[in-house]
Amino acid sequence: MRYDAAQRRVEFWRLRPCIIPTVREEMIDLRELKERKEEILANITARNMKIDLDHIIELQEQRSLLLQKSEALRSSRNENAAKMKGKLDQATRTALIEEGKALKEEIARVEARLKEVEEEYLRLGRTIPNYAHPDAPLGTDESDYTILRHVGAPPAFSFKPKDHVELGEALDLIDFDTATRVSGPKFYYLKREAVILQMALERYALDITLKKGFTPFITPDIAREEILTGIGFNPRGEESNIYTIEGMDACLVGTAEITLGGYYSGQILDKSELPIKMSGLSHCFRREAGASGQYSKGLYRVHQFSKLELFIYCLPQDSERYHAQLLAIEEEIFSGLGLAYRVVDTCTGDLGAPAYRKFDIEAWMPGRGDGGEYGEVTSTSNCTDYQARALSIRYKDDDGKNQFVHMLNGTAIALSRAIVAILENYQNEDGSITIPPALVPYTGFDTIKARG
RNA sequence: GGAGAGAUGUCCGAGUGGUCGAAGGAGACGGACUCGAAAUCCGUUGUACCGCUUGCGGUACCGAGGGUUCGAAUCCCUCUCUCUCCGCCA
Repeated sequence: MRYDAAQRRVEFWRLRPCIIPTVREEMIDLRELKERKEEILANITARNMKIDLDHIIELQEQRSLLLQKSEALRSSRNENAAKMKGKLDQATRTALIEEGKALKEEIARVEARLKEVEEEYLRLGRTIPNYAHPDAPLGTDESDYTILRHVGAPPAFSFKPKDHVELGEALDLIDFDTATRVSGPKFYYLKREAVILQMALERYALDITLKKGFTPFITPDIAREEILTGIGFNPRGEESNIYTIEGMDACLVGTAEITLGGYYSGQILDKSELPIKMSGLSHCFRREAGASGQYSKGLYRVHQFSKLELFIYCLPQDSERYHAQLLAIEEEIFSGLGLAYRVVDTCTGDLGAPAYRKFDIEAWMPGRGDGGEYGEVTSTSNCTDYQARALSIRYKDDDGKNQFVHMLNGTAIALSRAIVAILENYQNEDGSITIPPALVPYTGFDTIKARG
């Protein structure tokens, strides 16, 4: 029998609703739907989303009634079956069998309806986004963010700085044209010193995370769809940024957040293990359909890059503290490279559905726009219990009750964008590139010399 | 890829279609004995959901899904995973 991905996906939802799945779809706690209704509605508005909450509540009530009915019927069925354990005269036996048959049909009828209602209820329920942090700036688009601080000053050039595409070509460090011929647009070859530079950056950032007590990982570049959806990615559909693999029910990961966040899916962690801090290196694959224009030229927006990702599992009361720690590590990595950057508190409309709060670091890129602009290089999100609920990742609290952990992620370094920033900020008038001092121990050279 | 074996609670492990949420053991926890410990003895020990709510009742879960049956851990089908052997391979 052919059992392809699409079919499995359908079956996941068609067949699972009546049982407790190991991996659920992401969502807020739907039991709070009614008591926190106003808050949820306000949050949906703040995030510029449109969701018919009343319809979901109506479905929830229908589901509850059908569930109770189904359980009552099953109870009768069990009772009826139990009566037939001993020896019975033929007439009684026949009567009981008849009753059992009738119950069986009734159960099938009620549960078919339940399945229908439940499927719709969960499908809509999981579109509800996570709650937002009260301090996250309200707003519906990117420009509504709050800039928390600027660190460092953009370099002053005595000449007109080039962008990284020009620099990369002139120094024979990056080859876009051949990559387009071999792989397609938005792919690239790194060559020569750029290869060493990437590996140096990788190790530089990794070493900082090691010092902070993060356990290093190299993760798989492929993950199952249920993990993707649990983390909050949409593997399919027009707007999806994810490559799916034909016939496999799996996708190329867009970030190690997926594989690190999936690491403990379905597990109950020991409270004493928390916090768990991981730093994972993976390739990142993104379809970037329709993304073009000057802001996505060169290495800035590509189909494949490498990234060191930070991930933390912790107790709910600690997540804000660790979110601040993730941001501090990202800042340490970028300020250590001597790059000017600013820190942005992302507005509600620009938070991903799983994120409770998100901070971005934008580094100064002299080749961006007209005369330089800040461009996003990292992002860190506190997803509270949203992903944990979807992936069923819990810990036992002091009363022995299972509680959902909080999950946070952050970019330690996205290597392609870091290379953009370094090439553009550290270029010299003669076309050479100075290596930031912090990287020299890792590269073994302090300059990429101009080629002539 | 080929051949075979298996999947049961925290772990090991039994289980003839009804008396099985599941024997037995280990572990863990509580208690007794002890100055203390070991040994011994007694008791407790899964998860999720639903309903009345300090407790109790119900439903579901024996790898997953489907089927047969009045009734399935047990019978049938499909799938997944694990182990052993062979082949291939960085």
